[in-house]
Amino acid sequence: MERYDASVAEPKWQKVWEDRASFSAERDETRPKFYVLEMFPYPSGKIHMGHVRNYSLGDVMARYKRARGFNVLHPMGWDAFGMPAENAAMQNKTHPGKWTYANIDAMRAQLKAMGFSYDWNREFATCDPDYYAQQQALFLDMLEAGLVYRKNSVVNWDPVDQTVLANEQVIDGRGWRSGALVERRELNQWFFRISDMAEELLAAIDGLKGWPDKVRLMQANWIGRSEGLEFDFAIAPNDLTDAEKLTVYTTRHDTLFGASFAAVSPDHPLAADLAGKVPGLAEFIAECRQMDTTEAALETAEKKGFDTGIEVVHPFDPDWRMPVYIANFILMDYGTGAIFGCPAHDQRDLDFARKYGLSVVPVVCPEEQDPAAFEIGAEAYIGPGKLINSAFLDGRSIAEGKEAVADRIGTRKVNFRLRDWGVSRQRYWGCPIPVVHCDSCGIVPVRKSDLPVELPEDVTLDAPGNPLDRHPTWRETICPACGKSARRETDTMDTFADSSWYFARFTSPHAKTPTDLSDIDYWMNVDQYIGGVEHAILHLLYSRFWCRAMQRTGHLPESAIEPFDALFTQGMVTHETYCTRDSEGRPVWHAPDEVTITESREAALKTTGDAVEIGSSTKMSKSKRNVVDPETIVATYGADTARWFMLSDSPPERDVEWTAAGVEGAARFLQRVWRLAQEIASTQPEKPAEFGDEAAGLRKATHRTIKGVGEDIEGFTFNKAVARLYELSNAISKSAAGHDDLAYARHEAMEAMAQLMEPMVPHFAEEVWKLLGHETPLVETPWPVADETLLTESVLVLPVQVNGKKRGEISVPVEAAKDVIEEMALTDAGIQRFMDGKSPKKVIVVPGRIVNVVI
RNA sequence: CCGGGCGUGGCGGAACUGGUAGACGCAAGGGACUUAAAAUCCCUCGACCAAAGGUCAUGCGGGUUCGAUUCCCGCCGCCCGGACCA
Repeated sequence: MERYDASVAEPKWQKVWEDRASFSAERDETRPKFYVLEMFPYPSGKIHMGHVRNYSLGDVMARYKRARGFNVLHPMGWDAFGMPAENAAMQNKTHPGKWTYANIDAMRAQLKAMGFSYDWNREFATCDPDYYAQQQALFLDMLEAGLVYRKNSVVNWDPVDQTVLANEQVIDGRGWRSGALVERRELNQWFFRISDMAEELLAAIDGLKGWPDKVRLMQANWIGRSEGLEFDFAIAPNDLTDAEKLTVYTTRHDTLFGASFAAVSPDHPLAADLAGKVPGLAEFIAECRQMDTTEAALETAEKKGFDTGIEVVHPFDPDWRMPVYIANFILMDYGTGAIFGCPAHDQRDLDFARKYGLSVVPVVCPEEQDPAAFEIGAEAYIGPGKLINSAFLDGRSIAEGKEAVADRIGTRKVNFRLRDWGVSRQRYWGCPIPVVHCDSCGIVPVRKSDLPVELPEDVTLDAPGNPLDRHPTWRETICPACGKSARRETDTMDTFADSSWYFARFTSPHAKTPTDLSDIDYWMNVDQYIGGVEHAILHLLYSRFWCRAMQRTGHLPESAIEPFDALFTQGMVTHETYCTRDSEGRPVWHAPDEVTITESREAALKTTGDAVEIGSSTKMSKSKRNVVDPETIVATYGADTARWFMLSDSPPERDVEWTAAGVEGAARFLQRVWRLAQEIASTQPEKPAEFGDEAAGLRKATHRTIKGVGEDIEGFTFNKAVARLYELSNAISKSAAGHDDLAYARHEAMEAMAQLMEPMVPHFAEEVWKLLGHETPLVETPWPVADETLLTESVLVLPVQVNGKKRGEISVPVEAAKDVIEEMALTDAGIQRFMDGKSPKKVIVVPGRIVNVVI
């Protein structure tokens, strides 16, 4: 017998599919559509195992749905703008575009070698002028619709990459790419008004039924809605400022009688007003601005305040004055940038009050506590209770107290944690923001007929700052409004913008407008979106915002404001780590192919034979060097083996550990099925009139598998589908070839194997299918249908318990009545042994499940 | 600190709405074939006691139930997300 040779079969079938245009998606109103999309990759140069997993999962869905008769849209493209291209260009003295497109070519070839069923006709890269021209058109429409604006803001400045970072791109106080400590700077920046949509982005989460609860919750927390009260403190007359009031925001207005101070942000106008007049204040504010904003630092950071000397008046007691502090922990961009402090019921306020000797008066007393004896120690009380020491509020609940206060003063207000999305980047390799700055007219949008505003080819990247800014001529242009000379905007857009609408563009990638509404109408929404959970917040939230913006500007219908009907977040690919130690005991990491491991799990370096520590399995990463290159695996075993292993064992949402043994096992299984297939293909049996028990048993197994695999694919439990296919192959192996009825049943089973394996190992399945005598490729063959009559059993084996412990089994006809089953259980000799001659107190018969005898 | 999730053999994991715990795979051990190896095939494989057969077992402790991996309460451990948001 021949071994299955993936290196021959895989390119062959890839060519067949390409020649037959098997995956090109055309609109067809007569068929239901299915749009399956995996998050498109950044063209770093090589695919990695994370891609292999992500795209294998998507391909199972795409191929399965195609076989089920859906008109499947399964596109692929490139998230191609971004800093790595600039960094690589600097290193290699090349152009970011050249580098990017070369990477795309390499990765496209790798994806094609994996046999993924993409419609390559729809491919685009976000750095294609055709794509970003449309993005610029969208930007202009959003600008006109008031969804984009410009403002001065304190930004996170990455000193290494010399660019602005979104809050979300700051991780542990460091730039998400450079790892450099982020500084605060004030710049004039472009913003998307995402916060205007906070309420509806939050409300619509309820409707995202096909999304994991975890992601929905993360989004809700990110948007962070809170209901509170905005009200004014009168500022007591003083010599320092003309300001008459201080507006604060609170969610605990019930504790207003526990207030002991007010505090404002160092960035607050009042702080600026007082800075020159109060000695030492300007220095204090400068100090706050320099403060380390890392999370770790914030956690331990000292609460610092500066007493301004001015006072505010309590709204319910004109004689009650409170000091006003500038405090380092007040954020200018949340609420009003000013608060009142109630130390008894807020830990941060308590710490502050203790430090500056301010009074701590409890105003909420827990039930079953004597109010007279209730005191606050080191911890603020934030639990429920009744209001005390609070004049007209005494005796009320927290909720009643809030109502009573809000009825008398201020305005009820909802605040969100979500801030507007700053999209300006001082970078070259991004989508240029299509406006010009004119001395006479101000900011003027570029005319749509002049799009795209194309990136210049000749740039110098080897200097800090924005290459567009220092380009000798690119900035110079003519004002579209007045015709005088003007300057182009040199900011480019955050690359998250590029990925916020690419899924819509895939429906009509060559249209002369951003979208073609008739294509959108047919193809949107994405029925199944698949990607890593690391994009659970930003990319998905931005996409949801962008779709709403596109709807308001006429580029999407109302029905498409939620782009992804279903979302699946897959786990990571992990691998063991290997390290030796340097002279100081620090780990030195080694790649898997540099290490040999004995059967007793002892590892050594191939080169020197030095002992190697085997570490825990973590996400494949360059830093730990625990990466396995898909290209090596494909060259050694073939794409199908890699795909099969990815889908076996681990549920898709969990991490999967890549192991050499596991890959071997996957390869072995394919060879086993191939041997069976060759054995079976040697005969072409007719369907017999009758089947013996063994043949009938095998047929039942086949049809149960057909049903089960379909359910498992629909439910994204591909590991279970794989297990069922192992079971079926075992059943085929065990069945002896011989009589005609068995030969037929085996043939039928093997055909089902090929069909059911096709979404996972398509080349292999095609080869088996052909071997079995089929001329039409599997990819054009409908999904098999389970014969319902073969799914039902006439006799069931029911477990019988005595007092909840399994003591035996009985075989009963499926249609047996409860009392018959009970009778059979009680008269079963094995069961009677456990009944000690007693008569049962109770017998529970669950039809089709179990019998429990209680004695 | 806040929010969420998870905890099952040596390992990855099954177990439908509360109904036979450990499917399937990996690893391991034994055997067959072979001059030998590879490949392949067969058997064993949670722990303990044992002759049949039983006892214990799903992180720990309780509870509900005829019956709990599954539901409830309290611990312990791990993972993820968020975090000066008033």
